[in-house]
Amino acid sequence: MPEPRDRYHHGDLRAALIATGLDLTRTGGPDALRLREVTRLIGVSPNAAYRHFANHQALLAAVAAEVQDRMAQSMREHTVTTDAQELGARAVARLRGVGLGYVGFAVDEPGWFRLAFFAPEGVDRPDGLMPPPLSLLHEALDALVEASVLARERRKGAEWSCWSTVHGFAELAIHGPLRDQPRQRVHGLAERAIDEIIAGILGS
Amino acid sequence: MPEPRDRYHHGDLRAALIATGLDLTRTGGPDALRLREVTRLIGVSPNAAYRHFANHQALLAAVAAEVQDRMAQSMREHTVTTDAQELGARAVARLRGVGLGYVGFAVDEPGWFRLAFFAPEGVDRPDGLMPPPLSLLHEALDALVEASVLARERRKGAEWSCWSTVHGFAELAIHGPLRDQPRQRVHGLAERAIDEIIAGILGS
DNA sequence: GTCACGATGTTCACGCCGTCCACATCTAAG
DNA sequence: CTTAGATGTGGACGGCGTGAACATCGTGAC
Repeated sequence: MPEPRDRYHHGDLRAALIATGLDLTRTGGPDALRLREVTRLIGVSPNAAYRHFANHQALLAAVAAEVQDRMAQSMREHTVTTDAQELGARAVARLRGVGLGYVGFAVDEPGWFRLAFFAPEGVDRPDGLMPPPLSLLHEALDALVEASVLARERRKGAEWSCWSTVHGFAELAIHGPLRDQPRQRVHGLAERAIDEIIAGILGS
Repeated sequence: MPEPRDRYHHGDLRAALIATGLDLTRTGGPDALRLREVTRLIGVSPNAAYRHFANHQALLAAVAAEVQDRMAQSMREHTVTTDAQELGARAVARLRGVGLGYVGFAVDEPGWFRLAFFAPEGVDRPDGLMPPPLSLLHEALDALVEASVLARERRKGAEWSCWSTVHGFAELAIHGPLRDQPRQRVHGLAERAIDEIIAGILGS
């Protein structure tokens, strides 16, 4: 993808650094983002990166933010359109979809997911915003309240239970014992975990 | 703790490496375990470590296994003795205790926890056994079946839902947005997440 | 008791990494 | 045309993991 250039100035090195960072981390995760290798692939000296990012960590954060955006986009695209007519059922399906999308992205793009949510020192976005995938979760929960499926007084804090479950599952599916289980089985277990936590937050 | 030695041979370098590794990772997590620094603290040359571990990763794994053992021990000690008489209630309280112990260790010893369960390339123990904290979870779930609280056909696979929730919560509490929330609030949210997933696996 | 050998620790060296500093080159505003 | 700011280069430093050759120790065979 990145081709060596001829001119002294690159033109848009900042974008090139992020793009190459995406390439490298996709297969190798956060550890694969090395300043020297990124600049080497672009055909620029290592120190050129310092004109655009304060240090290695800052570049990592920028690439991570980009991955979070892509992840949210992927989750939106994978949102299944339910044929259910009832408002409540649709809201539940939506939350379910968000969870499955989260785990799905983690399983399909483990390198990127590790970068986005397991990078050392937290998931601090340069822009200070909430990670977009988390926004989708919030919206789905709000819709659940709107549909009167989730009691309003149980709404607050519900995001932590949901996020914990899908995030933890993603970890198990990537690093943990589920690492090299067949895709089908992992998907089934994900569905089950998600359905169970939803049942839990809705109350019995 | 580690004091420079006078003799040419250390005596028990292997144990010293693990002990110093525990010291370093306690505050700094997996990244703080550097071969050169460990050996420097012990007062031995960097390459001496290679007589006892194949490489840096192997030492990391050995320290991680030790941490997992300590974590299970801590979880056992924090098991609250319920005053509930009924068998079912006791079994539920036991599962709850396992979950709270898991999260509690993660919050109290984030460096060690990250080493034990977030180290790159999985949680592969040198001995090939299941991580001890996970054994406790299995036992608690079995007891739940024994007490007829959890239907036998719902037992299989239930560990993934439970583990996902507590593990994901631990991540959020260490790296994520709950990172610098007051201890009290984190504990409350942990209790809630655990209660909800338990309600979920038991079914409504 | 001596001697040889395996286990353990040292020394030197290599190539990688992130990062600092001084300098070169380009571009745009006056 | 000039000049200042933005952008990229070159060289250097210290830290890292690790390989190869060498040094030192304890121990069992004779």
